Amino acid sequence: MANTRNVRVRFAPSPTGPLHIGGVRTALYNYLFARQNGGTMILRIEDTDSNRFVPGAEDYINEALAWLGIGIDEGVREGGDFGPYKQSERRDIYRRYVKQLLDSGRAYYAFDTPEELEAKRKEVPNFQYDASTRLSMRNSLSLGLDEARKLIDAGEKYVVRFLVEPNRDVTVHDLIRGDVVINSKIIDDKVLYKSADDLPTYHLANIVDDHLMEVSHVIRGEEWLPSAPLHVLLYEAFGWTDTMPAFVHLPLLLKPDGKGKLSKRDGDRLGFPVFPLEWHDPKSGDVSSGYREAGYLPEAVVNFLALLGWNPGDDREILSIDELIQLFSFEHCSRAGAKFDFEKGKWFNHQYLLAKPDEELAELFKPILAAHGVEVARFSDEYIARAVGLVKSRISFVGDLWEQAGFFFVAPTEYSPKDIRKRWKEDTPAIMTQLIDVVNGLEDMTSKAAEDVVLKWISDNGYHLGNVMNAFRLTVVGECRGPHMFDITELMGKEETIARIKRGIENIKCEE
RNA sequence: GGUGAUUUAGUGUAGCGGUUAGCACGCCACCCUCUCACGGUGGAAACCCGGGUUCGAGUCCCGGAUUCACUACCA
Repeated sequence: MANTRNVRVRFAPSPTGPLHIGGVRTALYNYLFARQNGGTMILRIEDTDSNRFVPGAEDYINEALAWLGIGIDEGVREGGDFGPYKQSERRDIYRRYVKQLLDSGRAYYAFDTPEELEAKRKEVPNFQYDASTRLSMRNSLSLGLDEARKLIDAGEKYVVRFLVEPNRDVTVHDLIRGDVVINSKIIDDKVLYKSADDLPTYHLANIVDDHLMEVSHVIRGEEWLPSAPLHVLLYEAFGWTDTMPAFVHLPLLLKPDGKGKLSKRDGDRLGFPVFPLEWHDPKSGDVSSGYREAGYLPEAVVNFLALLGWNPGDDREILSIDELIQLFSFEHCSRAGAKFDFEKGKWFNHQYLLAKPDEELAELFKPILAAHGVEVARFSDEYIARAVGLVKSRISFVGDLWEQAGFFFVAPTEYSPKDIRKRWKEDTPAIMTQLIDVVNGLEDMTSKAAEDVVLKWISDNGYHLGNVMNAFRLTVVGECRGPHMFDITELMGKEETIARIKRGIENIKCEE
C-alpha cells in the first residue's frame, strides 16, 4: 500500500539549536526523494520538549533550508491541509490518541517520579521499565485503574506508558538495510505522554503525525533505527499497519578524526563549519561558524552533502540539484557512517566557484572589497569581473578573492621579503627604470602585444627573463604570485602599471 | 553490560562469483610556465580476521573482531 501512495515525506527537526549539517543532509535526501517522485516535502517542528526549546532555532531552520534551496511544500510557514505543523500546537490531537491507547489497554498510567526512577536505576543494574518490572512500579497496572484515577483526580502528576508485550520478534523493513528484526523484550514501556506539560514524547507524536499527515516514507538518521521497532509496535497498536510508512535509516555523518558522530563542537575544534549558517547562541553568546559565512556556495554544499552517503552509481561527482533529483535512489545509499572530509568539501566549492560566471562572483566580491576599505564605486563592474576572472582558478572560497585579487584595487605597500631576496638584485632598479620607458612606449596594452614587446626588450638586452619578470611582478603585485603578468597590466592600464613600478623602485631595498 | 547496525587505499566511494580491484579528494613527481594557481601525465596507497561453499570469493554462508548508534518523563 505504502508504495502506491503519493509520496509524502517530512523533515522533522527539533528547535533545540542550530540545524546541524547532518540534519541538513537528512532534509536534502527527503527533498530529493520528494521531488523525484512528484511528492510533497513537509517540514514539521518537533517541539515536544519544552525544556530544550531554544529561541531563534526555528527561524534558523527555515533560513538554512531556504539558503540551500531545499524547498518546503507544507509547513508552519507554508501552510497545508494537514496542519498544524508544530507539535506544540497539536495537543488536542495527541490527547485523543493517547486516550485511544489507554482505552484499548495498550497503554497505562504511571506515577513513578523521575527521582524514583533514577533511584531504581541506581539500585538495579540495567533496570528497564517493562513486562518484567512494571508490576513492581507505581502504575495503573499494579495499583488498579480505580486507584490510578483517584491519584489523577488528586492532582498527582503522571505519564502514560506504552504496554509492550515481551518476546515478540518485530520486523522493521528498511529500504537500505533490508529487514531488521529485534525482540520486543528489549523495548521498554516507553513514556508516550507527560501530564506535567500536557505534551507527548517524540515517539507518540511522531507516529500520530506521520499517520495523520499521510507520510509515505520516513527518511531519517540511523540513530532512530533502534527505536523503529517501537514505532512499528505503535502503528500496530493503533491499527495503522496498512498505511505504515516505509522506513529509511540513513548512515550517520562522523567526525573527520577520531571517533563518533559529528558534533557541534567539532567545527571550531577542527576549523571548519558544521552548521549551514552562522549561529549566535542566545544563552552563551557563543558564535559558531556557518558555511554561508565561510564563503561556500549553496550548490556546492548541497552537492558535497549529497555524495556523503550516496552515489549516482557511476563516477560522476559534480551534479546539479536537478541531476541529484533525477539520480537519487536508496539502492545507492551506503550503510556505514561517512567521515566528514572537509578537504573534499573545499574542492567542491572550488569547482562551483570555477563554474560561476565572473559577473556573479564580482557581485559577491564587492562587499568584501568594501570591507577592506576599497571604494568600490571607483571601479567598473567590468574591471571587478575581469579581476575575479583572472584569479578564480586559485580560490576555494569567495573570501579568498581578497587575498588573490586585492592588488587589483590597492597598490602594494609592502613587498615580500623572501621574493625581494630572490629577485631584487643590485642592478634591478636600473632595469626597472628602463622598463618604465618600455611600458610607456607601448602602443597596445593588450596582454599578448605588451608581452611581445617586453619580452623582446628583455632578450635584446640579454637580461635574465625570470629575474626581470619577477621583479616587475614584485612592484605590481607585491609578491611573486598571481595571474599572467601581462593579463594584469592589460587590466590595470599603463598609468597604474608605471606608477607601481616607480613606487617599487623607491621602496624596495635589496638586502644582501 | 544489552540490542541493533556496520566493515574496499588516509578520506568519500564503484564493484553486485572470474577485473592488472575503477573513480574522486588529499599526498608525491614530472610537464606547462615570469610567479602562484589551473590544466595535463604518471606514482605511492585498499578488499577487517578465520573458517567454509565453489574449478574460482572483495562479492555467497558461518564465526569472531572492529566501529557506530541506541539503551531518558531528549529528539
